[in-house]
Amino acid sequence: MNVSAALAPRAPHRAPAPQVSREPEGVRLIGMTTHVARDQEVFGEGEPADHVYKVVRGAVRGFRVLSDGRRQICDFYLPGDIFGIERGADHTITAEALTGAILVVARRSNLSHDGSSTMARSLWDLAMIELGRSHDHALTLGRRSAGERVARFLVDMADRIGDGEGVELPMSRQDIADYLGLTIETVSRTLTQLQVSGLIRLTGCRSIHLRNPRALAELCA
Amino acid sequence: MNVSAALAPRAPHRAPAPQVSREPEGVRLIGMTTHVARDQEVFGEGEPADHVYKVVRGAVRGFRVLSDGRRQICDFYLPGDIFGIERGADHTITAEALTGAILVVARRSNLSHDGSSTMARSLWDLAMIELGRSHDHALTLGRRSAGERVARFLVDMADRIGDGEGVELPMSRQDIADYLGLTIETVSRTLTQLQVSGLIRLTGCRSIHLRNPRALAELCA
DNA sequence: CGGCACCTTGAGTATCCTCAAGAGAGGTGG
DNA sequence: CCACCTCTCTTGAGGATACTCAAGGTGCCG
Repeated sequence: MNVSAALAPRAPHRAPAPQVSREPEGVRLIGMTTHVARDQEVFGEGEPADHVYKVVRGAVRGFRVLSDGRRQICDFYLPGDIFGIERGADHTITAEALTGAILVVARRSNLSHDGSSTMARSLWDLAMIELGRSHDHALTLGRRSAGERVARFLVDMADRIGDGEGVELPMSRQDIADYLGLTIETVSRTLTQLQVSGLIRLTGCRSIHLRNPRALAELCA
Repeated sequence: MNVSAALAPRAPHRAPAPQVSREPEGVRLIGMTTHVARDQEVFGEGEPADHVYKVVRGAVRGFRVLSDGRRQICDFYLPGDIFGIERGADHTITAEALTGAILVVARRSNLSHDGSSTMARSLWDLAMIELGRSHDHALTLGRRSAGERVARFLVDMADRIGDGEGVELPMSRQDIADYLGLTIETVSRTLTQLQVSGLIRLTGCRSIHLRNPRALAELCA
């Protein structure tokens, strides 16, 4: 199911009242709030990019599938993040909810970059934030060991959705592997190794306590 | 030497007449034309991002150096490309000329994104082009073999600066290695292997003839 | 309590890296 | 014009890292 498609046919009188999302330091997005189930597609590669989305709760993965079936996850979108902005008319990646997620959906036309100055600036910031994240991702993937990649990932996640002590990962090992360009086994082994080294503690499969954030950050080089 | 620094102190009457670059389908950049020697720095990481640059001739590498000395090249800028646009006040990467290069230098303030609508749109396109390239780069670096990486690199370069038959690479093996997250030896071996397979022909160290572009493209997956 | 999906661990192997030396190309000076 | 120097690229041998294949464990949900 596609959220855009689901929203479009709705008659105006049936649509929920438009809302303004009030996430901290984010761009306000005027649109409908919708719920997406785990593993449900938000939009697919090649589909018209008519809407943009903001994560209110949950998490989303953006990825491409290569011809041989390998999946490269470009980014994870977490609460407060906006995604779905494209240069051309169509989406170049597929987006799926990692967990049940609540999204605000806005028409792309409502965000025209030659509209108000503040909106243009916000959009610009968004694009540059995404560009920065993409650069960092490339930096993570270039000639780095598995340990460095996983450490970077954990530090990044802790920054974005951590509580200062640790972080509750919304994604599976396979998702992490596809993001970091590793295999699921290597991710698992590396996490175990980080635990043995005393840098982290796995309080659950997806619940990670950072015992030594400084050392972890130094691993990131 | 830093180009920005070199330009700033010049008295107006000594400055060359501002020119408008007329590259195909690019953004017009109003500014001075300058020459940068091989391996000379255009700007450094952490320096104020007061100017943006357009490549008229030659090529530029944008990179970061990790704490242990490894260098990750984020992108190569080729004729027609604009670089140096940043989100914040400072540059997050260093830019150096690969070869002797001719650049158009424009003040960042002349490109304000809340200026004219057409300029805003052009800037937006630029940012989105760079974002697309960055995504592709991440896709190149994620769990791919050396062969796939090098093939992608060659196809990309042939698209951007090739003459339909082949491509004259402006960068060294070390630059390619730092871009693809490989070692210089692996790049060299992989190129040799592609030649043995009949996909390419090395007519010179940096002069590559694509004998079988279709097969090469299929390698990219 | 059972089933299923996810995660972990192990053994063996392939790929790529490291270290080392040799070959080409380009530039300079005699 | 040639010899020489330097820088870059290529090639080789050995070793480390991460992958593949396989089995066993853990936790969650019905």
